[in-house]
Amino acid sequence: MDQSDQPTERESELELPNKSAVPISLVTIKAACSQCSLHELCLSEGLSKEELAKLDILVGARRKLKRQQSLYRVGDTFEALYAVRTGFFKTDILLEDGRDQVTGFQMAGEILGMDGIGGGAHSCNAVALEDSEVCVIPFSQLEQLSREIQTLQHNFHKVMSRELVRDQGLMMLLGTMRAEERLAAFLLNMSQRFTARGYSAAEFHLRMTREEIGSYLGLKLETVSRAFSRFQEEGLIAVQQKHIRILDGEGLKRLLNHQPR
Amino acid sequence: MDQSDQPTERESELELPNKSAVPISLVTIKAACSQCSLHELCLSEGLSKEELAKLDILVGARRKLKRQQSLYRVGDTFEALYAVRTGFFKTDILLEDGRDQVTGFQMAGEILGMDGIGGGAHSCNAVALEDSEVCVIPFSQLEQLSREIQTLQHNFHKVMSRELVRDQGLMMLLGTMRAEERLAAFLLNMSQRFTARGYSAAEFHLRMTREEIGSYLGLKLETVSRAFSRFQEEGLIAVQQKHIRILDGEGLKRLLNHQPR
DNA sequence: TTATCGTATTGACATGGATCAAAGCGACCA
DNA sequence: TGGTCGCTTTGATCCATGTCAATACGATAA
Repeated sequence: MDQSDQPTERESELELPNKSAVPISLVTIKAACSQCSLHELCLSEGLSKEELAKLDILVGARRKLKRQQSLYRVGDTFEALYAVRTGFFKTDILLEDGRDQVTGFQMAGEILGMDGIGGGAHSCNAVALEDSEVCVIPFSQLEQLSREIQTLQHNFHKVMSRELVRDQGLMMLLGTMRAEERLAAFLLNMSQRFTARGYSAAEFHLRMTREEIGSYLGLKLETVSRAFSRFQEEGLIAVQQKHIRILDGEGLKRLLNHQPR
Repeated sequence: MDQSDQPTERESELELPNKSAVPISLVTIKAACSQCSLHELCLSEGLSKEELAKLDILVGARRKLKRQQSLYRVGDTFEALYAVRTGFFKTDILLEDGRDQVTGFQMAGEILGMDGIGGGAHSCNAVALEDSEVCVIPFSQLEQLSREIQTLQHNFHKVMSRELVRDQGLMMLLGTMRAEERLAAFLLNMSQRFTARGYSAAEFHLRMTREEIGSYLGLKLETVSRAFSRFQEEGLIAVQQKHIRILDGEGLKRLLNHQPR
């Protein structure tokens, strides 16, 4: 089986010394931003050695989650942000009538939980789509430290702002694009994010179901499935369940731009 | 003509001493957060007298915009945030092929420009939908001051976070709701925001066209128009061009929740 | 090996909203 | 006062996607 989406060298850096299964999910090992390979994606970019050391102290613990476990739920008191260390998450909102909307998929180096700052409680659910690990960043301490360290402050602001821009892109997608454009945009986005993490741009394993993709893209799962099949027929991609190989990235990009309107 | 959406007492507080038309749009009068009636909506909530004074110094100038004038455009270098003082704005993104998506409507007390922090340049356009005035908040100075004033720092983080939550709501709307639900949600949201500013909850003047509403809601202008007509037939609202009167707010809310799916 | 369950694919058909087109309405200007 | 222009409303038709249903696939467990 092809494992092109597993960059082994990085993986070793992230490995915990203790591999035995721990029954409690809150592990008290220091996260050590200073050692982390996700620097440039996370909050610690551009920090000096001393500043990194302070951040290390702040990031108190890691938390492991099994597949399908919730990191937080709607209404949970907001206390901390979470940096994805390994694994894959989705965030979603559930309406009373059962409709739900996946609002994002998060992978290593991305920050979860910022939705809770404004109201003191989380406004969405965050669920691990595979066994995962996050760094816990107590928020009041982050605010305190970012009053000391200008670079950290600015990094955090950038992270939030980029999230706003990402949301704008998703609104554009949901508001104006047709089904195949949406899926093409989704695949290209995934590819680009995997690339940024040292994985293959052309071949990857989707951690979410068709239904979750559909929810994210504002489509029904059948429509997602049909679009996948169509892309395959047209030689743009090779699909085998959750395993995707992009054969013609340019073709996908073309789908995005000159659409009939 | 009914002017129920104009709270005259507040208006007087916000009046400039100099009413003559100024040809330049960048006016060098101090904004004076300490005097502003939009406290609780803006960044200055909970600040002490001394802290407010510092914020006053920071907020260097106001800027006036005529209807249809841009506050900033995609690609403009990011330098400042803007607090809407009076008037009404939209933000939108334009695709090469002409499609565009309105990503938000902003009214008094709301902050514009946060999209620019992450990338150093603005990622959307901000356009005044009526003659408007904003407070200019140079961003690096805001960061500096919010390193000094914890409350200011936290207020700013709350503002950004609430924007993220707003975006989530819009994703839910765009991803899962049908046309009439979307319009009902839009009207209730407008009503709620006007109320928070001391205007009538039941009667207001929309500053945007049907096309702009449609773009925001992911619908065509004809669909928006038809939904308005339908609501009127059903006695939920009275529409006269851009003037809206809500006759049955509960009825609108009912539309939102138990939808057939 | 076979049974089961969640997930994915595919087909047939229904429908909500888009599209195209024609009036209607109001504001502004000459 | 009439004319123009931007915006809105309304009707007729079309089509992309949703809905419903059957089947297939793959992983896991017995």
